This record gives sequence, C-alpha cells and structure tokens, in this order.
Amino acid sequence: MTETTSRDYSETLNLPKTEFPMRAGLPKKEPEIMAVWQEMQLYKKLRAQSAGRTKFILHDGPPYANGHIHIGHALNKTLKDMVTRSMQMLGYDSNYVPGWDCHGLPIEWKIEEQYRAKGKNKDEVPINEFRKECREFAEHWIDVQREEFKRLGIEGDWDNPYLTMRFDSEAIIASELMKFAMTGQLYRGSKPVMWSVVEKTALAEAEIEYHDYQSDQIWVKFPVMEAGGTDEAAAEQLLDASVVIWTTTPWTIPGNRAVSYSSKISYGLYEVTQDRLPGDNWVQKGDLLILADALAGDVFKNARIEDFTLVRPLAPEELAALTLAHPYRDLDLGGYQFDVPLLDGDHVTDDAGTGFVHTAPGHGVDDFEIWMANARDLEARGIDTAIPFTVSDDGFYTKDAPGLDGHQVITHKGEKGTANKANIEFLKDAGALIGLGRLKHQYPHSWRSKKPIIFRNTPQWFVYMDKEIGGAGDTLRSRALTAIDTTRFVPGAGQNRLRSMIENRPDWVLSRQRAWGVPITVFVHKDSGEILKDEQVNRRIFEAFTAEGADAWFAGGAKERFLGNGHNPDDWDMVTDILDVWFDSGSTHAFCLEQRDDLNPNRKGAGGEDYVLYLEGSDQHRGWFHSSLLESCGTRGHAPYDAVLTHGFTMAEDGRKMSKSLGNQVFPQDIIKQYGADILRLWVASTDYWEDQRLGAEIIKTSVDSYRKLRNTLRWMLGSLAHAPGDDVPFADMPELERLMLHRLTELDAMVRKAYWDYDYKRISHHLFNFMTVDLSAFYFDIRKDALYCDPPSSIRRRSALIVIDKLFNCLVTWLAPMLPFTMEEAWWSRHGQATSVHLQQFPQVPADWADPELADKWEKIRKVRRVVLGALEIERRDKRIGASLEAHPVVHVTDPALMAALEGRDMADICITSQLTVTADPAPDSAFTLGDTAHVAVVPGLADGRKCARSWKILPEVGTDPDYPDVTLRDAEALRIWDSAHAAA
RNA sequence: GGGCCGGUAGCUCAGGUGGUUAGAGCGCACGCCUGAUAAGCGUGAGGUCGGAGGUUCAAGUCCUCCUCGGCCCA
Repeated sequence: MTETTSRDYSETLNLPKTEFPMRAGLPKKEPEIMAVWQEMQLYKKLRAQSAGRTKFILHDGPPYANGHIHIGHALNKTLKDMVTRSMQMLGYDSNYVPGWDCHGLPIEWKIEEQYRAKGKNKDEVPINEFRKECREFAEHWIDVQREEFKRLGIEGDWDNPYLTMRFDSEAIIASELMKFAMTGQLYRGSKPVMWSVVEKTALAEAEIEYHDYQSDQIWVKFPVMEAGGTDEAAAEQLLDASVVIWTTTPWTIPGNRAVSYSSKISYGLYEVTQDRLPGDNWVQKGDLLILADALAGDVFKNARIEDFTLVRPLAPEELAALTLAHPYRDLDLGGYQFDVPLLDGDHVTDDAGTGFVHTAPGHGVDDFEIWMANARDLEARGIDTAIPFTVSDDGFYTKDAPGLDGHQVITHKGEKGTANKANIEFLKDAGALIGLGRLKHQYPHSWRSKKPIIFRNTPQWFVYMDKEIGGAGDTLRSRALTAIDTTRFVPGAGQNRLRSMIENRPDWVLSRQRAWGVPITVFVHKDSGEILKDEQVNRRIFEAFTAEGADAWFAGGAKERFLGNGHNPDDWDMVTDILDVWFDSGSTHAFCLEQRDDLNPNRKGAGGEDYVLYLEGSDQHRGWFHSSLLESCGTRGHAPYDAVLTHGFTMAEDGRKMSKSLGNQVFPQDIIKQYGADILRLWVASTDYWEDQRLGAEIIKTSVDSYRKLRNTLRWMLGSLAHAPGDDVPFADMPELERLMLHRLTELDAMVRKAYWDYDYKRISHHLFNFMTVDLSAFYFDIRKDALYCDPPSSIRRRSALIVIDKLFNCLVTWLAPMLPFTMEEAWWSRHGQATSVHLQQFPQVPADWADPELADKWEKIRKVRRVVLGALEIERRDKRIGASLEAHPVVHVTDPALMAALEGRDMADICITSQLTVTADPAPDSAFTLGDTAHVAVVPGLADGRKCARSWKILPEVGTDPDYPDVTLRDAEALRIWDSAHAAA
C-alpha cells in the first residue's frame, strides 16, 4: 500500500509570497524611505490634498536652538507627529510648522565663552557684532536639530519653519510689546536682581555658584514705636521693647523697610535680669527684647547675657499690630523716619537667627515678595512702598542711603568695601547693636569672576496682572482665568495647575539686562517717566525691524531715527533692556499662527471651526502655555489655543531622572542607529506619556520584540495577498469567521477614532497589537491557513478570506501609520506601489452593517469550546500520543444547549485545526478532559483515522478515494486537477 | 518647605459610580510544528495592587498619614 509517487505538492499551494523582508533593517531602510518622500514631495501633496478642509493646527512650541536633541525632544516631536498625522487622516487639514526659539541667555553664554577662549571681552565688542555671532550660532543648531527631527520621521514644513529671530518675527514681537505699552499695561518698576559689582552686570541663577565666604553677622534691635491690641496695658508695656533681628549682610540695613515674622512660630517678651554685665556689653539690665522662644537662648548667648526671663508670651496679633522704628531713626542722618511694619511670612523659621527677618525689599527675593504681597495694605497704612535704590551698579551707596555716601559694599576687585563697618558703627551709635560676629557660610559668587555678588534693586519693566484694561474687573489675570476655563486640558489636571499659577503669580517682568534678543522698544520721558505713546514711532520701529531686524534698535542714530521730528531726543530715554525670551515664544501665535496663510486659523470663538492645540511637557505650565496665554489675553483678550495637551518626562529604567553622572541616559540617536526610529516611536506609542515614562535597554527590547511580531503579521498578510481572490464575495455570503473579523473591524474603527481624538496612543497600540496577535495570528490566520494554502481557486471560503485580509491590512496599516510611519509606508508600498503613500490616505470608512454583536457573542462561545479542545490536545501531546493537532480526532461532549446551538453548522475541526472532530450532546465519561472555567464541555481525545493527505497533511478516511490523486483528500484532489490543467495548458 | 501628579506581575498597560479566586500582551520556562521558519502554535509559572491605619457586610477602587519618584516653585 506504500505510495509510489512522492510528488512535492508545495508548488501547488498558495503559500505566502512577498518581497517584504522579515527583518526590517530600519537604520538603513528609513533614510531610503525619507528620500522617496522627499522625491514625491509628500508634504506638498498633503497640503494640496487637504486644502479647504477644517484646520486642526498643532502649533509647535519652539525648542531652544543649542545642542543636539535629547530624548525629551524626541518624545515631544514624535507625539506632535502622531497628532498631526492622525488628524490629517481623520479628515482635517493638519499642517505642522516647526519652530525654534533663538534668542536668550544660553546662546549669549556660548558666544561669550568663545570670546574668553580667545582672550576677548564681550564689552569690547560692538553689540550688533555680538548679536550677529549669536544669530549664526543659532542658525547652526537649527540646521543640526532639523536633520535630527526629520530623522525621527516628523512630517512638517521643514523648509520653511518659524524662528523667533527672523526679522519679521522680531518686528511683530516688538509690536506686540508696544501693544502692552499703548494700552497702559506696561510699567516701569523695580526688583532686586543678583548683581556682580566686578562685572557690572546682572546675573541669572545659572550663572551663580556657591562658595564659602566669611560674612559679618549682627543682631540688631528695632525699637517698638507703636503697639496696638485690645489690652492697653499690654500694648503700653511693648512700647519699651525692641524686636531683634539677625543678619549676615549689615550693608542692607539702610534698605530695611520691614521686619518679617511667622504666625506659625511662638514668640515671647524677654527681660534681661543680669546684674553684673561686662563693661563693653551693649545690652543693659532691664532691656526688653522680643524673640522667638526657640531662639531666645541662642540670642542671649551671642549677646553674652546669662540671666534673662520670659516676661510673657506674645500672640501673633500683638506682633502684627506693632510698628517699629528704623534703628537709624534718631541718628540725624535724614531719611530714616519711616514706619517699619511687621509682616507675616512663611519664609521665616525658628531654625536660626531670632525668629524675625530683617526685610530689605531691594536686597532679597523673599524680602521683595513679601513686601509686594503686602503692598496694598501698607499703602493703606500710609507707608510708601517704593523700593529704594540704595546701591549703585558699581557697589557704592546712593542718595537713597543717607549718611553712607562714599561707602562701597563690594569693591571693583570683588573685596569687601567699608559698607558693613560703617553700618555697624551707626548701629553702635544708635544703641541698636546687641551682638556682632563673623560667620563662614555658602554665599553666591559669579561663575565668571568667582567674586561674591549682591542683591541690588534695579529698574525693570512689568506688565500689570490686576490693572483694569477695558471695563470694570477686566484685568489680565481675570482674562487669563476665564480663558483657562474655556480651554480643553488633556490630561485634565493641567487646568488646575495653570489656574493656580495664574491666580497667584505676581506682575509679569519682561525686561532682561542682556544683549541677544528683541529690545523693549520703548521711550521714557526723562522728567515725567511717562512712556511715549506714538503710533508713528511704533510704525517706524516695526518697519525698520521688518527690513533689518531688531539690530536696528542698537544701530547708531537709532534714537533720532525712531523718534522722528515730532519729539526732541534730549527729552527721552531709549530703553535698552531686552525682552524676556518667554515673551518671544509667547508671541508665536502672533507672528506664526496669525501671519502664515497656511495656518491663520478661523477658530470657534471667531465663528469658525478650526482648532488649535498646544502640546508640550508639563513643565510648560510655568513656561510656554503660561506666557502664550498672558500675551494673547493682554493683546487679544483670549487664549491662543483651544486645547492644551501635556506629556511627562522620560526617566531612566529605575524611574529616576536620567543623568550624566548616573550613566543611565538614553540617547535617541543611539536607538535610531541601532534599531531605527520606528522602534523609538513604538515605545512612544505604547507608553502612558501623560505621566512620566521609563526608558532603558530592557524597555527598548520589549519595543523591538513587539515590532517584530507586528511586522511579521503584516508580512504574512502581504504574502497571502500576493494571490488574487478572484470574483468578489458579497458580505452576506461570507463564512461567519470572516464576518466575525469584519465585525471586529467595526469595533476597532470606533476605538481608533475615539482614541486618536483623545490623543490616547497607548490605547490604540495595545488594542491593535493584541488584535493582531490574539485574534489574527493565533486564531483567524492559523485557522485559515488550510483554506488559503490548499483550497481550489473557486473556494468561497478562500476568496472570502483574501478579501477580508485585504480589508484588515488596509485598516491596520492606515491606523498604525501615524505611529509607525516608516514601516507602514514600507508595507503600503509593498502592496500598492511607490507612487502612492499611506500618509495620503484617510482612515478607512468601515461599513456600519459589518457590525454583528450577536455573531461576536456566539463566537465567544465557540472560542471557549476551542480552548477546551486545545487543552485536551495538549495532554495528548505531552504524553506523546500526538504531535501536530491534525493527528487528532477529539470528541466534544456539549451538555449546554446554548453552547451547542453556537456550534451548530460550524466546522469545528477546521476551527480547532484538527483533521476530524465530533460534537455530541451525549454525557461525557468521567475521564474526559475539562477546563475549570468552561462548564458543560468535556473532550475525549482520539486519533484521526485514515491516511495523511500528502498535500494538506490532514488525516481523513477519504484519502485514497480519488483515482487520479490517491494520496490526497478530495478537496486537494480538486485543487490539483485545476492546477495541473492550468499548468499543462501553459 | 509649598503646589500639582504618580507608584497594579520581570516589562508595557487594562481594571465606569467600591461587590465573585485582580486581567491582557510581551518576556521567561516547557512542549509542538517545520508550507509565516533567525518564523508559527500551545501550555505553565509570575502580583501581600508602594506601606500603615480607618470607613464599610465588602477597597486595587473612598478617607488619613507615611514612603519613594517626578514637574514647577521656594
């Protein structure tokens, strides 16, 4: 009975056939795909395709143009790309215009650094020459970053990005600033800044380093002048007392305007009771001092007092009601006769000092903030809240520090001047000094000169938060808060975060004492201090900037040029401060969104339907979201965006921050070089980016594994689709299994559309990946391989499968295209040729009548039964009775009528991939196999009888009954007859 | 120190308004197949849901505190 023929039937099978390689080789392949996109001008095609549609604009928050991109940039741009691509495929005109932030400190530093390397000094270089070098530096890094972003597969108008330093941008930034000036929202105030006397320049936090420094420390009495409260006797007692402060900067005493305490600390009134005091002691028996209880002992020890008593505790209300005298009040220096109030501040602690903080608003950030926070109340008490300019830019006292003329805080060489000494003498004269010493501690120094710096009050430009702009209650703050309420925040927590920042923020400081940026293009009257409001002047500035850039402000003769004939240059000061770069980027909506014809949204508020989204890291609540909101509300009265989407930060694999020193950094360039951009993008697509994400070698490996599975599944589909399905099969005529898959497409379609609109990429990627592995690869494809490979061409089963696979393929490839643009394009081209692009497709319209929940329900039951069968086969396999499942013929006992009904008419052998299968309602023997979670189903395994078909490998009794093809099943015999006749003819 | 956010299997994620033995995929282990083959299929082992209290008949889900981590401030 041995078959004499040993024909190789594999050539008669419709096996998968495709050029689409199993191994992607992405690092090499992706640049090739980019070249094709370039060649076909994909970006232009996208714009042309969607012209006239409703716009969905993801407005790019500009990265800073210095250095290579890091993982944060990669995450940010990839998410932006997923947004724009998906919105385009959802039917919007979604145009991505990238931008760069070009002005500002870090670039200035780099140029300065280059100067220092050459032994040059910034101050010796003409400002516009310096600015030119900054511009060139930015240009260089824009080019570098542009290529790095493109390599990530980001689609956008890379040939024509927006730049804050383009001349037309600079012109509009300046005119936005002038809008604030013209509407009275801009004012000149002052605030303390860190100042280096040696370099005669303001310093930023990043330019400061801390070194050990020996300071003079003093304990000083501030006599009580007035005391209030309900208890008159108690108040009277306090009039003889003094509040004691401690400071390490005696030179700031002339700038003192208040004393801060904390209502969270307990204080007491103390009396010195010591009889015998050293002769040179400044404290006398009977002195009444107010101190924090926790620190009183320390203070007396420093004042060399051993005996003292607590007279009584003091309530916070008593402290609040005190008015103190400046210690110099009675020295006849002039100018120290003002009231010194007590202010309640959280920055006050009882860890060190006296529990009271000497508050000089011109000499410290805390001092300034508590002073400004109380400004309104103080004015009501008749206290002048103007902050004195006690120290000049070269470290000498000014007229605002009467009696100290000629004394210097820090010398030009960075050494201590005579200021501390002079103040200590005054304090001694006034009888206000109770302790004196030296203290070695960490003190801020300039990173350039390594010399100590000081806090110094300097004039700055501010925008009012609470001044009424239009009508009553219409302030910048109120406008911003209203705008936040009408903006969509994803995730929602961002709304509260931004809201609480806006609620609590002080006035907006716009000025920087710098060189590289857009100037504050304002003239101030020398006598009145008024800002010049002249549209003609503004016009001249705008036109000059448009033609020449902001350098025009710093060119010779600029003052006369812009003032024109209408104003006498001698009457006006030209402001030379630079705008904070947050104002630059806060104006991108003005010079990019509004100015470009291909953006210029007609938004809902203006009667249109266009939608504007800002998408950045959550740190930008304080940054770009914030400044853009204020800028737009101040000039336009509403937010520049309809929605704000935020992402978290990328951590190392252990959940901690990436850092050079820990060596746990991940670089996008490395991932791209080793695995390809799509691997990185798959990570982005699968992670919960609303929170912080983790990234490291193991996580990338997961991404690589997922990618392989996904790619291979597509590859098999492409291979199967190499065979034409022949005539169409109407939906109603398709087998249930095919209709089940189409039903699944309707579910996925709804999920995908909703999730793309929610920017929920991990939901899409996880669902689609699970669908491809569980429903397709392990179930549908596995079952249909027999029909696809072996059925004759006429088989409705095979033709239906091919049609459905085609639909599955088109859906999956388009749905995944925004996430994996390279691989999906490669797959698309493999099927449709390189003349088209998957990125020019819309998400497919999935017919609603494919939905069939009842069918899905029924097949859920069938799959349950299938799982039991597979479980039974596994026992057979383990015990070596079978290898392949085709060797089996299980008998399935189903005693649940509902389950039985589901199996009715189904070819369970096919579904379970066995050669034969019997379903029976008979009770099962006790030995039958069951699964705990599937009741009423029991399987008795058995071997298939008959011979193994040499073509399909099925074991059936019918094998051998066809005289022409005695070694195959009847189905295979029919297929062979057709194949043989076709090939004989050829 | 303050504001906001988060901590579910080795990894990535699900777990409306509290309710059966907490799920999926990957990875891992083991097995099968050799016509998706540096592929495909199956089975299995993995979790005191960051920790401790509390509310409740019942908490991964609500409350309090603690801890670890992150962003922004100070």
